[in-house]
Amino acid sequence: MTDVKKPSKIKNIAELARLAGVSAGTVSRALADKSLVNKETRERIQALARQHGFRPNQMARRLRTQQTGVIGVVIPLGHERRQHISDPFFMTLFGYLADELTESGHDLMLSRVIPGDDEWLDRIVDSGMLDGALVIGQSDQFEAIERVARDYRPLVVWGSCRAGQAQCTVGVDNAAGGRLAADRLLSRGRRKLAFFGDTRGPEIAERLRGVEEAIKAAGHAALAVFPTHLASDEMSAQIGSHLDALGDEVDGIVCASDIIAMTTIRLLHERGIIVPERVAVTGFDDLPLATRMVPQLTTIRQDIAAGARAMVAALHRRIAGEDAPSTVMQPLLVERESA
Amino acid sequence: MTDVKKPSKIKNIAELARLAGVSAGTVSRALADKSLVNKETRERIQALARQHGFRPNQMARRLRTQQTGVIGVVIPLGHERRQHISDPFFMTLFGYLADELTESGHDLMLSRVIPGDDEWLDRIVDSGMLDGALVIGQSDQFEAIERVARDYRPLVVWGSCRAGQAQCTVGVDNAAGGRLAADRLLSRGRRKLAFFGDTRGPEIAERLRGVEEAIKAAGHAALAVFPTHLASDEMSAQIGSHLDALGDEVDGIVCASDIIAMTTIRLLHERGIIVPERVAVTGFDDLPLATRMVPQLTTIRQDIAAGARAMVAALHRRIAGEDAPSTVMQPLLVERESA
DNA sequence: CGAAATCTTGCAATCGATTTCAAAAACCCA
DNA sequence: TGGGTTTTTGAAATCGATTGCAAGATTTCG
Repeated sequence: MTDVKKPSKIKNIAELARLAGVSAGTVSRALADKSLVNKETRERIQALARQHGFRPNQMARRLRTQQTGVIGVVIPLGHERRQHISDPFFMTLFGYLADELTESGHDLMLSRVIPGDDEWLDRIVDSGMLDGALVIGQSDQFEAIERVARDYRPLVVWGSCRAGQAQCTVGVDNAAGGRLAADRLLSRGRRKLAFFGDTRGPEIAERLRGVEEAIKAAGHAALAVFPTHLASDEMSAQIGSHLDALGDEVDGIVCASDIIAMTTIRLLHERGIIVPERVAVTGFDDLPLATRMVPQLTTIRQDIAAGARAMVAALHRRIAGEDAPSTVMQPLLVERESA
Repeated sequence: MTDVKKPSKIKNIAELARLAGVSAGTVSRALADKSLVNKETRERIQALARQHGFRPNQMARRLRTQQTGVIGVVIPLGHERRQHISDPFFMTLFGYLADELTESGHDLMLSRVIPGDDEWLDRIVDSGMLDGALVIGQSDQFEAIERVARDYRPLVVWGSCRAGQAQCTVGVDNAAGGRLAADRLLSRGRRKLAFFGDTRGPEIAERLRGVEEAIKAAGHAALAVFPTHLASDEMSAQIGSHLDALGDEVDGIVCASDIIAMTTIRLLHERGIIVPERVAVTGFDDLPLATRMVPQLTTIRQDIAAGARAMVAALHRRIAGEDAPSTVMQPLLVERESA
């Protein structure tokens, strides 16, 4: 470990310029590796910069060039205030987004907002800090997002797609997913169904709608709907009382997420109810953990990695000023052991 | 939805100033709600700004004030290049960090870096974009971090604490955790132990050291050590072949993480081996999913939320110029069903 | 009423890098 | 050798907000 760092800190381009005996402009060009400046001086300046560990101030650069290289990732927690940001679905999607964005040389800023007024998104996109923004989940803020989307182009949203909307969304066909799950249960002879999930956001509401459609098509089957928090501590207690309320009046449960399904299965197990023999359970998302459980989870797959790619691709096109349509992905029934 | 947004966009303070018939300075002060400016003009300007949806450019503000309000969160992937950022432990810690930082009004920038040279951290902290940085996990980059820590104060690291280090770390006593896990297995009469985990980073290496100490203290017991990738697709295959190689020569497995444990348990189940009767398994981390599994996981708890709080608290003190010592938390054995 | 104290406000410098424009230097070829 | 290119470089304007300083306006009070 030789101490190359001995030379005193250079704090800006001007100082380095003085040291090199050239002007600030030249240093700037040299560090940007512009062919405009003589090869030798360029290399001399670069070497000097390296030697002093100098790196140009990004704030100044970004102010001047009017672009930040930063993408904002926003998670609105409209209903469900207690939902923790470490929710596995968000985090998985977020992880893939981070990978994609890092790939394209962008930094990424996370904001977790509890919408207090209807300006929360304005504040973020107008901060002047971002080249674009990704919103994960619409929560109950569809209108607020819609209003911003009308005149802020580089914005892509994970969530449901409604006809005529201004926002560019990427998401799965949630109603189709709900149908898939219900059909699976119905086709296995289940007739006493339940749905566990919080229907205040449009996504889960549509999953429920799909379930209802499937049941109507099948002709005769019961459906009980139970709201279920995502906050993990409450979820257990809540699902427990759902199960107790249901008693024997259930033989198939459509869960609105894998996490809910996982908790449900464990609580059924505690009550000595065998899955899937007595009660069949389906999840939604197909998170990595779905394959690691016992029994492995039969679930509706959303291709999160593909979704992340689609979001980032759409965002890039919108940053470039092009147009990008919404993407609706088809969900897929993954048949495993739990239903 | 009345269209208040009709007025044309104001792009900077000067324009708003002209509109209000005052100087730019006054507008700046008014928007910052400084008592220096007359209450009436202040309110008039604020109203005007709101009406036009104007918000001052953050880049300029930050350049001028020399502070960014942004904390960098860095995940170095030194060994284990394929490890995905969506690793649950990182994501859980990250989630808590995000919560804490949001609380204190900071934004947060994620960088996932694959250290190519030994300058990766310099680049991040010298970017001029950050008020401070949090590094999650030391990977095999202890020295690189150490060098930067010597003259960059606002830096806090999640990881192991060595005597005499310059870096401020927060982490759990990994050796103690390893001992706890091994003692649990030994006290239940297990003598044919195995350790699943990648020991190239200091944290997991210390967990293994703890296991070895416990075994030595116990007198007689076998220990087989198997490196195990974190990338989830390979992990299954790898652990599968570990198990096949071990055959009957194992009755207790110390896993270096909950995820490894979860996968191990599921693969044992596939082979018809009952946990914990034939083989007992311990995890490490106590992620939320540990309680949702069947069987519930006996594991070594790291209090991730407390860790996040400690990291952020230390960082704030260091940003303020004070000193903050490293924190070593005590791990806790959580007795559940798997061992 | 006038001097002193207190409020408000504008001017201009500043943060640090980028980039346009023009001038200086170097080179080329008839 | 001299006019015409082509390279290189520097000076200065610019991005947009903040803030120290001082001047002008207003209030206070002996």
